[in-house]
Amino acid sequence: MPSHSIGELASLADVKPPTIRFYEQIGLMPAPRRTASDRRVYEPEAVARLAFIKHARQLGFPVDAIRTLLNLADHPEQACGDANRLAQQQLAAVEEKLSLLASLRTELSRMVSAGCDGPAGECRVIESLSDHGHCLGDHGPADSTVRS
Amino acid sequence: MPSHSIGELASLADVKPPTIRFYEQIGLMPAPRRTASDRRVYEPEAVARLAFIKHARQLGFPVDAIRTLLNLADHPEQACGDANRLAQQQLAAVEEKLSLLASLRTELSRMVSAGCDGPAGECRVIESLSDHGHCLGDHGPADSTVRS
DNA sequence: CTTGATCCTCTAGCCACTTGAAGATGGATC
DNA sequence: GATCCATCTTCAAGTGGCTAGAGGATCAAG
Repeated sequence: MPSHSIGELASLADVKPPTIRFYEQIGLMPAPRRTASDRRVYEPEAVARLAFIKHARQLGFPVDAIRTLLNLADHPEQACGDANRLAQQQLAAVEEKLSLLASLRTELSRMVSAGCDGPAGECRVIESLSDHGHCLGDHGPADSTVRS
Repeated sequence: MPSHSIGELASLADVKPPTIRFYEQIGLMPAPRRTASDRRVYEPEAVARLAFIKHARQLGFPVDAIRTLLNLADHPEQACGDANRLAQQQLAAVEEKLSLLASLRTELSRMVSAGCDGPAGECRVIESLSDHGHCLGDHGPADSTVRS
């Protein structure tokens, strides 16, 4: 049985069906053929393509970059300079983020280890947040760092 | 002159005026009094509050957590257990993200250092993205990691 | 009095999805 | 063949944390 329903494809690649439909909508996954009752039918190639996308997303590549990378994967005769450049950019972005997070960890662990159990008026955590002064290494913009 | 326009407050705390209006809208900053011509007028306390918010955001605290922390800062007689808990959660989130990013960096730098200059058909970067197999340490969900 | 900076509100856009509504279809069970 | 529930379909809206733009009012300086 070389073809899959959207649900099968989803579980093969460990994503959710709506995500696949979304990737189709934004042009990362090609529109597959349909059954008589309009259900999507995927050929085995779709598994590899979806895995490629998922892997690239896990590595933090933005969708636009993935589009470029998929184009290259689809046209193996083209030069791959773009792929190298994108990977280098992504590596630089990851390294920048790593050093930012490292300084966040430093301050947070200082806050946590100074922990208190009295009233909030004497709370070290709140105090740390109020005084940015003693926090020398200014940890850049928060942008897309970490949500709890 | 103990009061500030929104622009002054913005530059004092190094945020943009729309951000302050946004914080007012979501209830992080209280609605200030207005001039006859409806312009916002901030008292000096607003500077500290905005700095607190900015600092917490830089540390990656989500807005909901900041609301809780501000409540504690506003009511110093309450117990500060929540603040400790939130800081610990945030520290844990940061540490998880750090280890994730470290493994991303490993794979990306492997991709980059294997770099190629031929056609995409032989591109190591594309190849790496296609084969998730040899990438043992599975780097979790991408969620809010890094955009380039 | 004119200029240009700043302010106001309101709406929409960003990213990469996720969630939900409302309904059609498919396969398994009675 | 009837019932049931899982799965599928489309479309719209929500998420977080802002940012950007439209269209207009007001202010301070020259």
